[in-house]
Amino acid sequence: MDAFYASVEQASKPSLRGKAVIVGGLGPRGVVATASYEARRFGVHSAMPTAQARRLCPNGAYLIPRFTLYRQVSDVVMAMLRELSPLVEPLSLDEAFVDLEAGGVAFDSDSARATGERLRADIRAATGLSGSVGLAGSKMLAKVASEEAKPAGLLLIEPGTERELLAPMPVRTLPGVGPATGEHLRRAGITTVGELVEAGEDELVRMLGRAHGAGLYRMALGLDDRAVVAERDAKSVSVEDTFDVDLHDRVRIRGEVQRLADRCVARLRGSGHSGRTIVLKVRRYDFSTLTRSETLRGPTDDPAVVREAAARLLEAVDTTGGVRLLGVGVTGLADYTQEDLFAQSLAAGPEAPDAADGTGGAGGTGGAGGADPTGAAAGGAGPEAAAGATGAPEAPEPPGESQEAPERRWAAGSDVRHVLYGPGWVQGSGVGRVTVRFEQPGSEPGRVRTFRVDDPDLEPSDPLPLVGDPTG
DNA sequence: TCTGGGGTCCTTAGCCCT
DNA sequence: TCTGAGGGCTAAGGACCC
Repeated sequence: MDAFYASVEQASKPSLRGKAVIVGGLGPRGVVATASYEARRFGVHSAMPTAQARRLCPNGAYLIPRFTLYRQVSDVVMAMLRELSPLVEPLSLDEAFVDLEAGGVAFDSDSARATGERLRADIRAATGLSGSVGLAGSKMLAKVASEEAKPAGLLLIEPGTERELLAPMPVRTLPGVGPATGEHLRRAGITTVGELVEAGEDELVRMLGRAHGAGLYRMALGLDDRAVVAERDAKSVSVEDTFDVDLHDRVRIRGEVQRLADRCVARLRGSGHSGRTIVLKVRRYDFSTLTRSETLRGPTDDPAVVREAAARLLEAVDTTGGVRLLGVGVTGLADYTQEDLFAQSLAAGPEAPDAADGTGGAGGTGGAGGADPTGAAAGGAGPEAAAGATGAPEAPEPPGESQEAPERRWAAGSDVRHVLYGPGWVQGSGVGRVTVRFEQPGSEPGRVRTFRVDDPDLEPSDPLPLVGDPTG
């Protein structure tokens, strides 16, 4: 899919069509997840700090990601791919390999091309979004083809033409060549795929190591016999948070690690797994990252066990100077065991038997959100409008019943519904006000109205489907 | 105001065992 | 009994991808 998150936002918010849209973290340490093609013209791209994007494109619309909606759209597209073939290998929410031969829907270039065009049309009809199709005899070449086909195109690499096609391309075109390898090769005078071939396998192995060197050499020749794998088992589960401001207080750091451990276990259990190795990740004030891990005697999905292991690992880490990120992960995954099921049945009770560490709750700080009511920033490429900034992650914070109704926060881009005006989305908020644009997928660009942040007639709501469903 | 979050895979090194 | 090679496991870090 082309500029997937941004395209979904444009389809969902008619006033943003044709405008620069940037989806990503809006906090002081946020980065861009996806920029619309309009925003890319200003030099904005994925992985760029949002602060830098705002400098390059001050009038863009800056929105938090709405993964729930993206997942819904993705499910629709993936279902269409599975109609073509049983062998579909999703790479992410917006990308997948499909073995068309295994599906019997393509046996030569013409039939493959026809299938690809039909798919693009079907995706547009079902979602209103544009996708690109790369057709080739291997995964690596199909990937290269789809990148070349973007946006909204289709490219087929005819068998026998691979090497000539690849030779003039920059080495970074090949999957697996990132900034580090690219720079390494550049220093050796290798900048194109053709030069990679000339260098020869031995030289690449010497430079990059066995697996990487040999693999890259084969790719440069256009050789790739990896199969399309439909079902992939997860190998690890992890959660991490970057804090708006570096953490120094050891007690707070311990509390955050406990909280992350709980979230990690919730995800672990949600996926039906237990795991044996607990990993703690710490990114320090200077961006240096270290990991510490501990392998247990057997797999667990017990939050107390993971919390304790994470706490032990933290004890071995020097955090003086400050910590900007903490993460907790579990690897060495296994399926559920009988003990796990037994443990689960106990969970209905008051609480885990062992309350060893008194740090308990999250301390009411509300996580990575921090406090940054930096309102009013960007416009929807128009004179009005603003995309307020909150560092809050997409998932709404747990309601936190113990808290006295805190001031409601409205993240830019999130869905709302007003008693009088109906569905809309938050364009910005700050100084006690929230600005909402009332429009929905398929409507004309809507009008903007401003309310008090605690207006009782305004409620958060679920996203509306992109393509109208007459049955509701 | 530089630099997210959730993953995978590879490499290196140390240790233990055969 | 000592030694070396090699495999498996664990830990840590790095590169890469979307």
